[in-house]
Amino acid sequence: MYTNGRRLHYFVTIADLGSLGRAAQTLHIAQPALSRQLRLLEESVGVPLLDRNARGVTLTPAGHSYYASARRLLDDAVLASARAVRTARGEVGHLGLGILEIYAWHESVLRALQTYRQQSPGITFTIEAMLSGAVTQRVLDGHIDMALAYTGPLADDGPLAAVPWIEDTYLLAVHEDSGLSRRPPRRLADLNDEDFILFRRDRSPRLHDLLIHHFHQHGLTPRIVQEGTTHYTVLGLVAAGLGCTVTPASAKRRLPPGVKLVAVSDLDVRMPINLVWRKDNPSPLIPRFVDLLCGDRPPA
Amino acid sequence: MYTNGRRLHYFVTIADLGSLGRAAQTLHIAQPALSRQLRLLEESVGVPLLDRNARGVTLTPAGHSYYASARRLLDDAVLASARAVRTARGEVGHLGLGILEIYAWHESVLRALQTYRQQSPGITFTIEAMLSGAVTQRVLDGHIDMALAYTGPLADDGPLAAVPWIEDTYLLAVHEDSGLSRRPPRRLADLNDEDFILFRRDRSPRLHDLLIHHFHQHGLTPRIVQEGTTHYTVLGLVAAGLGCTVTPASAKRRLPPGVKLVAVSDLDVRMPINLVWRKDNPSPLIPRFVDLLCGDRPPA
DNA sequence: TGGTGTACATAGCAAAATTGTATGGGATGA
DNA sequence: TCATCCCATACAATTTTGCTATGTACACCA
Repeated sequence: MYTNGRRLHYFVTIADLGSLGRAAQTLHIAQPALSRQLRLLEESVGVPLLDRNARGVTLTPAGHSYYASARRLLDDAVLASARAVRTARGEVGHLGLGILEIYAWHESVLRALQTYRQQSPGITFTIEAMLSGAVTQRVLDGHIDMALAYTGPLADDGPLAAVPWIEDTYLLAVHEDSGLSRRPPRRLADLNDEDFILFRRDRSPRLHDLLIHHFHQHGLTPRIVQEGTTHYTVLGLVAAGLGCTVTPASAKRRLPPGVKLVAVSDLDVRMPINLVWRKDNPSPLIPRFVDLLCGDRPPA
Repeated sequence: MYTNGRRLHYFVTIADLGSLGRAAQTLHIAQPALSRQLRLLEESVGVPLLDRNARGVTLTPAGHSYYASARRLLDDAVLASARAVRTARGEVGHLGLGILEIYAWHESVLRALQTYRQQSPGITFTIEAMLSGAVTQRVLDGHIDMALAYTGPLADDGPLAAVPWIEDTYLLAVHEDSGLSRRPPRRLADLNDEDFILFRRDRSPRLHDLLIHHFHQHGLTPRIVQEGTTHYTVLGLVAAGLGCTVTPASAKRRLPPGVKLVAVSDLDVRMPINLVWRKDNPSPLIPRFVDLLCGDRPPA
């Protein structure tokens, strides 16, 4: 029923030596045992693999075919174990990384990935860029191993672990040709009459609510005239002159042409970005990535 | 020590179902047996493959790696048997064919190969073109399965079997601009003063001796001024105007420019070309190829 | 032609590996 | 705290594998 590695090894040895007797010597077992094992193998395969003649045995055509397969199976079985061991040691493996779209090209991330690859060339990465709402969910699902995201406060006994990465501040993004560019607003309340653009709430409800709450506290009820699905589409709408938005300061690395960032005194939203993962994810790659990206800060 | 197919199947089932208990049910064995087999597998691999928690088991990173390998190993093991069976049936396989260089493009050969491939797309061929001396040796060695070659008379109890294929006649090959082309020789004896080219004796001693013997019998002692290693290099020398040679009539399909063939009355060497193979070669592909190439003529 | 040696197959028993039953221990949830 | 679920352990039962002795077929040789 099942292919036994021992039998394959017996068969390969017999075929190599062309003789049951010599193979038995080499394998340190008695010749009749080999004879039986060979018969069992042939029965499980379904066709004779060796021709028995007076001077020994020779491979049948089917035997030649099976011999090639057997050698490969034996090699592959050894490789499978070796690969598993190396995976356990963290020398090879895969790390699925979710990341807020805005940080996908952040130099700190890029440096960490680069260093990781230098230290362990066997590691492969998948980077998924998305907005905060989805990213945490995919870590919980187990679709990705780690994420850089705004998670809000985490329960200590929850399934997720996190360490702080950076704390991003928010700036106002305006078009260079707009009135806001010529007469920069001093406070958020000055923006009440401006056309406002924001990402859709369903993409990252937590962040959306946090921003809106902050605006209200400082006397701003933004007139949202347009919504984008991502930071970049939102900034694209700003570049098109359709209004202004707030955006993480990290976005300054990739601003569309015509858009500039303006600091507003009471826009002091601080968004802590965490590196999060499931506590029960046993991948040995995770602590190393944490170290690389966040140094040796204490876990949050 | 050896990877057992049964254990791999157990492991894959456990991983698929995420539980030893459910896997035991599916596999129709008791749960403790599975527990033990799993432990043995992990010991042979060298690292834990599954994390045991209260609700079942989950794959470790090493387990993920090994799971992928295990699935492939199981599939490959099944394929190995299937391939061996199909090889035994002659549905797939390999046929190594040695052929006299001059017949490598012979339409009869090409048609046979084409038909074979249509009937059995799984068959692969290796065609080796060489001169007669080497070709028989390689059949005896077992390096190739069959050959089209001049073998001379075969002993009935020898290791080789043969059926006649074609009987080639020999013609004189001369350069168009030579004196021989303008005044064609009537008999071999007319060639005593001509520059002669022949292949090297070590490449096909039998054929070489047969030709020389025939020449002597008809009063020709060829003045061999040049030797080539193959029919084609010899014909190349003729095309270069260095002399004349004799060549199988089959060569007319591929003559170099400037060379033409001339019949000489007493050059009536008949060279029977046989399809030969080792009698003890059990490949089921051989009789089919014999039928295709030689029809149902009786074996010689 | 019959002996002799070599090589694989078979038989019967012993050893080892695998499985089943009964039971234990730790985590989970009412 | 108790019931429940799930995997681990212990030991007996069964199956598989291996060893020794012997049989059979074939080639080689006198």
